[in-house]
Amino acid sequence: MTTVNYMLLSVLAREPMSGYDLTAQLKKHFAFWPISHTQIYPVLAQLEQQGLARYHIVDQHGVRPNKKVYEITKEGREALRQWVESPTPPVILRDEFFLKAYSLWLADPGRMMEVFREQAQLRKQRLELLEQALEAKRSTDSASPEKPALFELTDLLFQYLTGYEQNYLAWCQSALHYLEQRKHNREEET
Amino acid sequence: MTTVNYMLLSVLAREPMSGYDLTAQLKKHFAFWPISHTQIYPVLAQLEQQGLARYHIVDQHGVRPNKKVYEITKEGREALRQWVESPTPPVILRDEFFLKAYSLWLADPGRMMEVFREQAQLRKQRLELLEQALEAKRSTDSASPEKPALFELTDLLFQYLTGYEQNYLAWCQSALHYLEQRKHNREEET
DNA sequence: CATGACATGTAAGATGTTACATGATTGT
DNA sequence: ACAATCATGTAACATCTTACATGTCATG
Repeated sequence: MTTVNYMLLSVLAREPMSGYDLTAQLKKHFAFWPISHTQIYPVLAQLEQQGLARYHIVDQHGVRPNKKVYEITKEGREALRQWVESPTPPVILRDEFFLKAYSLWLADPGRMMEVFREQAQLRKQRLELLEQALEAKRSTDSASPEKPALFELTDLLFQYLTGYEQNYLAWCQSALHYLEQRKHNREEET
Repeated sequence: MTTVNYMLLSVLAREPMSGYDLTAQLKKHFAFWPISHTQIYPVLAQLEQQGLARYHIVDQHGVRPNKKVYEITKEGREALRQWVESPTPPVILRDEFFLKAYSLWLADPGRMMEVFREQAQLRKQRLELLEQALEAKRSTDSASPEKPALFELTDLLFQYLTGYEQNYLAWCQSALHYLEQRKHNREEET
């Protein structure tokens, strides 16, 4: 059982659906953990084999292609609960930009600063996207007032992601500030 | 050329060394991006084949096993510089704990809070480790006063990592706060 | 006498990505 | 006519992890 297996179970635990629907749902709810649809089908077969999910074929009478609608089993729900409660190994954040920072001394100072400015720009864009997404969510929520308790942690996720981007942005700006100072110092030396 | 390839070049650009030494250096400088030593040897062979690095064998006369000391070539340095200056795709932070948060409703409220408390504890530990590492670095720096400009971004990396952990911790605490409130509300209802 | 540092690899397996394959319907 | 949506998959390739393999020297 890999993380991807549990990811599918997480969605199926809320609502039965087909592999195709899962692709869309995962894209929506787990955008931070993208997977391709080609991964989904083998994983579904695995879940079925392990008795954690089952499917029935929905004949759409040729109007649409037939689909296999998967639902979680009691065993699947139990496996998911156990996973959720189990200790989580710390995330490894493989950040390519960090790696680059280590070798940035190879670039000339002007380009170096440009690189940081680009990265800062990227972070600002992401912050805007998050704000928009939060806005959109708020308006949907107020449109349908009654919500089950299941979804209430999403606001907190927004908080986290926003904090993450802000921290990244601050880091880029500190770096820029530092580089600018160094530039001034060097100019004075000559 | 994968990111791992550039990671090795990044280290070789500063100092020639063997695969074994690289293992240690990567562990030290790129702890946030762990790779195993079994990956290193094939990658070194690749770099050599592409003319980005070359090696010579250092015979240690049976005292120690002979080693292949790799050094970066002019082409390697150029490839590295180009990579460093190239735009970086946004990081994908595959955080398993987020995934779990989505299905935490399956657990009973008490266990749910415990899970968050554990995670908060983990973050506190990491913050302590960071502080210790920063302390250690500061004392080494003051011991050898002259440092080339190459290394000066590491302080900023510490700043980033600390911010990251603090943000994570804050998120856990918000979640706990929220869960506690909900608990009180439910107790009043009954 | 056992463990850890030094030193370099191969092989098998798991996982993830990209390309390919098929085919109907609906909207522009 | 062309692209997009619906719907499910296979195959090849790249990458990563874990286990295996070998051998010396220094230290406790």
